[in-house]
Amino acid sequence: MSQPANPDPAQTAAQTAAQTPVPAAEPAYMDGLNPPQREAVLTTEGPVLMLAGAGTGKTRALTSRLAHIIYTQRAWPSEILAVTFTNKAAREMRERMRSMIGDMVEGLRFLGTFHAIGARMLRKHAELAGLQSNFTILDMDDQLRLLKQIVAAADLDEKRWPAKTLGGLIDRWKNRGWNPGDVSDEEAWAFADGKGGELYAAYQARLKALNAADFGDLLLAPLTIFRKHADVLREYQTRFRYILVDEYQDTNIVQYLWLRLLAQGHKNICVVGDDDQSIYSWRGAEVANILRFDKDFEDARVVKLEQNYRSTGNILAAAGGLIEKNSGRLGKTLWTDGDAGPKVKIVGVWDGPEEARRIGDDIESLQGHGVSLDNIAILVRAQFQTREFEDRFIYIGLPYRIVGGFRFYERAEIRDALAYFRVLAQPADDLAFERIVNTPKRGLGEKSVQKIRYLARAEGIPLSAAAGQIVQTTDLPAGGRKSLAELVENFRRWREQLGTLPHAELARIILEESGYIGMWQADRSAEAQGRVENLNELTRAMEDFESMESFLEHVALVMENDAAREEPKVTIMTLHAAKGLEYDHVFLVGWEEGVFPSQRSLDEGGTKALEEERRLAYVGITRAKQQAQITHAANRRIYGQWTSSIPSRFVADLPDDHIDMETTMSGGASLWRAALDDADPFAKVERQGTRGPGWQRAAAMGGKAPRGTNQIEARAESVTVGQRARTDLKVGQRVFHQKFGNGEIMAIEGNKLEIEFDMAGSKRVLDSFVEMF
DNA sequence: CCTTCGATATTTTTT
DNA sequence: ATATCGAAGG
Repeated sequence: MSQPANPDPAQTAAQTAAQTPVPAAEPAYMDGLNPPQREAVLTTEGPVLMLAGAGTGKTRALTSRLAHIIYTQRAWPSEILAVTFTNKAAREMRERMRSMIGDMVEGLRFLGTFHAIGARMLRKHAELAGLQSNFTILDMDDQLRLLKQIVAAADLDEKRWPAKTLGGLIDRWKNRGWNPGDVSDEEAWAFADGKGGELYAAYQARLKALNAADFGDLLLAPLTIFRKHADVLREYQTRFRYILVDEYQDTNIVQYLWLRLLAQGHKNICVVGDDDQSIYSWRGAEVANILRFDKDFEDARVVKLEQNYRSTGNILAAAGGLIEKNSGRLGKTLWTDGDAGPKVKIVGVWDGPEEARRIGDDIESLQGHGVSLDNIAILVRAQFQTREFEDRFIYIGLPYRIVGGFRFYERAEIRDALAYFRVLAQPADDLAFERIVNTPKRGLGEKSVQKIRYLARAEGIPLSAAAGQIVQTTDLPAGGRKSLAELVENFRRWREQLGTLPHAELARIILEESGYIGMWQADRSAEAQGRVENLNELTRAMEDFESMESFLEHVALVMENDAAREEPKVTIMTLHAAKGLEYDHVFLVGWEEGVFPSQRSLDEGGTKALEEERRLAYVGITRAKQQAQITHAANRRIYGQWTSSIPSRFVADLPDDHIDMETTMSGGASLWRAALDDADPFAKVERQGTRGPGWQRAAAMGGKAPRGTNQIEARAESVTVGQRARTDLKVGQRVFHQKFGNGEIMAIEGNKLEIEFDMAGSKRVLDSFVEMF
């Protein structure tokens, strides 16, 4: 790590630039910044709140600011604390920095997620938290298993007091910065008649015994250390000359307290965020943190980034009109000097399948105009909505990718494999041991494990050690004893090989010799082959790491897979997952009361929840660069129940001048609208507020009057797709299905088939989804 | 000990 | 509708 050879010219240039614009003399990192962005870059001293709207070049300003601090020698890279929420954001920032400051990025040792940085601090001062520095980081799965044991040990009925609930509470307490002693009696009563606090304490004790920390601890433990050990706090306060926080609106209380302590040193804290994009309150984020930043930090400078470089004028105006309906905003208005572009299109359709059909057609037409599928996204409110599109896209053969759901390292087979490696690297990891002791099946059921556990407890040794002892006895039934002895011997041998073989090689041997990969290879179910591939992928990924330990650390904190993107695909994902991303064409689907805003938020959350939903809508619209289309369906199947619904209030919140309405329902707009009200329902709703009489009447009618007629027409249409006079199919016929493979028709019921698939078992599918040989 | 059946809940998700 | 989870049966 070295400083730039001659940083002085840069410094002079940057400083004069603040008063007199002399672009030619400026360092490269200032190129093309607009006035607020430069202000954000050049105001290095003191607290700064950078209010950065969607698409306003936030990352640009942020990285330039860091470059500026480094080039002007205000701080060494290692004296900068730069925190993000996700690994992805951290990685992106690191890469952008690399392109600006070259190899000096290596010096940015405190650029990372809150958790990664917290983990690092905790490893350094582990003894102050009662841990050893090589502690294990538990994920939710391990955490839950542990909590189940705690709940059981307290003699509680798991049914009445689910471990999951306790986990949620403990998380919440940790997010608020509470150690077990800080939980008020009142709060403790939230679980098991006041036992909440004790159980939290018991859980923490157990974690210490296991030399483990959960995610919450990675933040709370460092905070606790700072509070108790002034010298440690001082060390970090002195070290961090500049602090930078991304997505500040998403910070929770611990993160806030942690930052506030660290910032007391040099007081150079710059937080970046957008109150209008705060969508994570349900996991502890406090919008209040950003709203009162200027009160928390005296003389804070507020810089607003409002010039948008992403979207067209109509998109921005629509989004702006919508978010204006929220109260308590810091207030920002995005603008662009680019084109107005097409208006935001609102499309009303009859039902969910039609929505999918319609959007499939739209996408194919875009494709026909040369638009790459990579530039198209469908944004849903909830995961279940993806299914409709998946079905349709399989049918028409449109490539798609669904973001979210299970990530690579969360898959069962990967977690099992990792558990083997964890037992190897950390013999004291009881949770990992329990996970694999009977996977694959070794005839070691709950009773046998209980015996091992008992011995371990009595001797004060880890389970893996207890297993080694118990096989010397006759405590276990012969079969179980034999296979456990074999497992123990295997681990002994693997541990020996750990020093001699490359770790990825050893990993393959383990999966082979333990019989784990064989278990999946023998499995005839549809997904087994994918699991085997995932396991191979896992061992391949290990090759990129120096050791088994460093690989496991990576996995604990970075639970992502870098999915290879081969051919262009339409992206389907939730609105939450879309935050921070952008696409040329965005389809916002399911804008109906009860779907979006979600029923839950309508039922229990009050205004606050509704406003968060509205922010979510705002995030959705602002993802679009060129075109946004919103759809709402009159009927939708939810939890297997057909439900009729009315358009989302957010549709009514959009400013008329920037939207185009269309409805594809047979009978034209009139029927649908007549069902809602005599006049334009949206106009009325807007005038009367969200719950005026007109709205209620509409809601009560739920499209009843014309429903009969429409339904017939709709069915007529949907049958055209499904029916296609498939007289070609009969029971016993062999067919092929895109998703489930080959199978045999067992029964035919109208256009529905019952098929016994060779790999996927028995399924009911529409006849239109299968092909004959 | 392992498999099968019925009851149950079902926003959003990172680390 | 469906997936998941815990309890009863082989």
